[in-house]
Amino acid sequence: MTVVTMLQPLRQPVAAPAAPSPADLASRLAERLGELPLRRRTVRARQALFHCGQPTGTLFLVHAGFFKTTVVSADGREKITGFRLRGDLLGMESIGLPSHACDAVALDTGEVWELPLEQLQRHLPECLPEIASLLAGEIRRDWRWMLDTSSLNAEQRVAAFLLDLGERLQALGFSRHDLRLRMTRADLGSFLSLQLETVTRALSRLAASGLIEVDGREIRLQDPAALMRRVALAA
Amino acid sequence: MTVVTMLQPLRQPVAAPAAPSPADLASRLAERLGELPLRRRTVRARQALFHCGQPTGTLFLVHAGFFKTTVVSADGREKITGFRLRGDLLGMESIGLPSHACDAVALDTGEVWELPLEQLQRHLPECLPEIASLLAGEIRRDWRWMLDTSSLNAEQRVAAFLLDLGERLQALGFSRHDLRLRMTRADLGSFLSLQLETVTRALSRLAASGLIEVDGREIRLQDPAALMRRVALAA
DNA sequence: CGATGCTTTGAAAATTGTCAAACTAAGTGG
DNA sequence: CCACTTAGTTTGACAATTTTCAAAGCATCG
Repeated sequence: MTVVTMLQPLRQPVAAPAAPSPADLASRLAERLGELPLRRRTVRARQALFHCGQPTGTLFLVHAGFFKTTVVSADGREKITGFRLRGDLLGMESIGLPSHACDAVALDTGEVWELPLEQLQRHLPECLPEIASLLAGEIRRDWRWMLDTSSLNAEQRVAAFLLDLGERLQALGFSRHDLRLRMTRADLGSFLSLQLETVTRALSRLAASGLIEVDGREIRLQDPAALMRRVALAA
Repeated sequence: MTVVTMLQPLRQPVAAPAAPSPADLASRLAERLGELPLRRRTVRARQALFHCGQPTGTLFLVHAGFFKTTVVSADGREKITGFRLRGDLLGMESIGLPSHACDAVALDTGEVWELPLEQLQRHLPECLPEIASLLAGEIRRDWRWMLDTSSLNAEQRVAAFLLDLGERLQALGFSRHDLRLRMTRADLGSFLSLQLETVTRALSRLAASGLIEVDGREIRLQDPAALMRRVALAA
């Protein structure tokens, strides 16, 4: 009987935990832990939450701020693999490794909640399928950007990025069309596989076309529909 | 007491299941299932194992053959996201979704073993951390290729691909230096974000430099050390 | 043996990268 | 509070790489 109860959560197919939210994970873990509080950590702008090579074992839920994750090759080539905002998890990619495979750096003052994997497994074992779902979601996101960076030109990539960021910000309750970028042009270029000058030029051309308005890192999407059309017409 | 026993496997940290092998997963599941056999499926060359949009719920262990996975955007852009050989899992990226997010196509006659997620969870719940590790590993691989495609030129990308394939084939007991490509130049280009003509030219130049020998899809790595050096010197 | 699909190569065009310089904003120390 | 340093952005001109278009050569398979 007890066994059945314990297994129950595992019974629900991995394939359908309906849009798992990392924030949910955190609140459920906090609930299970009871009085024991979730450890929080504040990170200042430009500071690393963790570095490549440091020991793993904890997932970080972004509670506030804006982070970038970067990978480096043995010969020193570097690339930003993604930007994480409130509600996103950091550290997932290193699951199964003794040490982190990427750097996570705050672009802004940020706060993260620590979710030790050991605690998640012990106190919230039914979350494992959710973690798998989140990991799979990251793979699909990566594949999407791989597709976009290989089939879209500079202008389209930048447009796609702005639309994507707008959607993510909207999901957090911010404006979908008035964006404040937290990263430099070089960061954007790194993520989109472009040089920073090319990013600048793409932004200038989009602005010249009246699709967006650029004021430094403040970007207004003037004509989101036209932006989307420009991305879709892959040519 | 029973509870502890059930939880036992989950206690071992997700962070250190020491090089989980998909094949292991399969054999352990087969063992647990007892007389109930693992379903196998044969796929002919050019045939899809599954298509984007088809229902998920099963992981496929590649037992023989050579597969490619591809993603497509709403507007029809397409890209190969990876090649899978014996020992690799197919279908992981769609965990958490009701339907597949990619196509898996055999480049060769292949055989896969079906691992229904539901059975894995019910009969082998301790495998969930392993699945998480495998998913995280896929993310790291993707990031690595994102880095390579954005920082290496055509020749270097092709060289990196050949070296990578050689290593994977060696791990399967084949020669590390005598490769038989199972994909077309167009497939290679899709994966490496290059046009097929560029792939051909890169191969020709590497051959002209004496680093490899090209005979259609038969490739011999003549000077692997020099190949590696060429990839490392990112410029 | 013809048809089809794949590969190779050339030449020209297009996009992006590189280098350089000027400009802006922001922050620091006098 | 200003002058000054530094980091980041923008733009131009040119170079380099890759793409595009075209054509020819090679295989494979009914």
